[in-house]
Amino acid sequence: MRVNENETPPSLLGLTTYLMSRTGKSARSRLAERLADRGLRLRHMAVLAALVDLGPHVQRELAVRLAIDRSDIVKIIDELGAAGLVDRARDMTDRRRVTVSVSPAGRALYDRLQADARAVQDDVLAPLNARERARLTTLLMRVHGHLQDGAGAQRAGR
Amino acid sequence: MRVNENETPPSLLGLTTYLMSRTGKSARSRLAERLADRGLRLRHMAVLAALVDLGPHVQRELAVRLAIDRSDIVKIIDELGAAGLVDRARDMTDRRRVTVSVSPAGRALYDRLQADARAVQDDVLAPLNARERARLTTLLMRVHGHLQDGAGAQRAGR
DNA sequence: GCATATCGTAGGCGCATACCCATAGCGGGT
DNA sequence: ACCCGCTATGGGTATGCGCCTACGATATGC
Repeated sequence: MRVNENETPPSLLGLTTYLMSRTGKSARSRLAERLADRGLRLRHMAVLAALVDLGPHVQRELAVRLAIDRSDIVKIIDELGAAGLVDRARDMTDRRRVTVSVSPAGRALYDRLQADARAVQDDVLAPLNARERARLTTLLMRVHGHLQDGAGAQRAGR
Repeated sequence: MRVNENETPPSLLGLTTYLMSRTGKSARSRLAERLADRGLRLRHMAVLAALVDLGPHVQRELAVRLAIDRSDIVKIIDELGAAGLVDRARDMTDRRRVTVSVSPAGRALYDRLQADARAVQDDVLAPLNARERARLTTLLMRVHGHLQDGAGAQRAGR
């Protein structure tokens, strides 16, 4: 027998942030794979989520909300538009602005994306029961809320 | 007043995996910034961690343990070697192999890197008290352990 | 002794993410 | 009427990461 060649260095495992990073990355890449099957990336899903949850946005608003560069938003909307998932409409009161909204197709697809996300979640959180998942969620919500605001030292994370 | 333009779409916040991903990413990039100040990347730290915690490795072992391609390991060791943080030595019993070990300088630096990591952690986990942090760690450890093994559906995450 | 497998090395590719700058169109204030 | 600022857009760059191929040196199995 041999020492497990797979085990992670203990001093990393001792860092909660390392665990967050590692498990989070795993969850993200699993979902990303599923989205890729549909020709989408995570950012596309984020944009759809914002539009479905919070209604139509001007592109600049999307950029702020999702912490994505304006010029990158353009490309994402281009792609979503080409797939018929969102509609662009010039704002009549301020013709510089473009209002983006989900199309019915986009809304329907987002339902399926959420199902994908929940499937991944069930997979990742398999070892935890409902109570434990709830506790984990609560703790992470607090951390997330904290990071959302001023958030300590640097800007980081974006 | 206006609706907070910053708030994250609720249907994403409802996903625990999203929270893990988001907070983990934030933690990771914060640490990455600090490492960048020292001219290092996360992978360098991971390699140092493995060497400090678990002793000298043959390069292939590092690749397996850290789930990094062996051709990428080469470059990382090159860089760590150039900085005098690790030593390469040809294995006498199998001259194909190269054994890598931390130098005293590398060991000393790793201490400082760990301090960096803990500083980031304190920053990120600021809203949680010691008990809560412990609970979070425990839950994430279970998830991490689960992902480490067979881990559900796909390979993903790496 | 020869074929096959393993190890380190070198080089390159593709992708997602993150930025940055310049331009053209439009609104608002003066 | 004019200037300034904001909007979307288009283009470009850099980085980190993951992955893949080819090759020479060496070990190992037959």
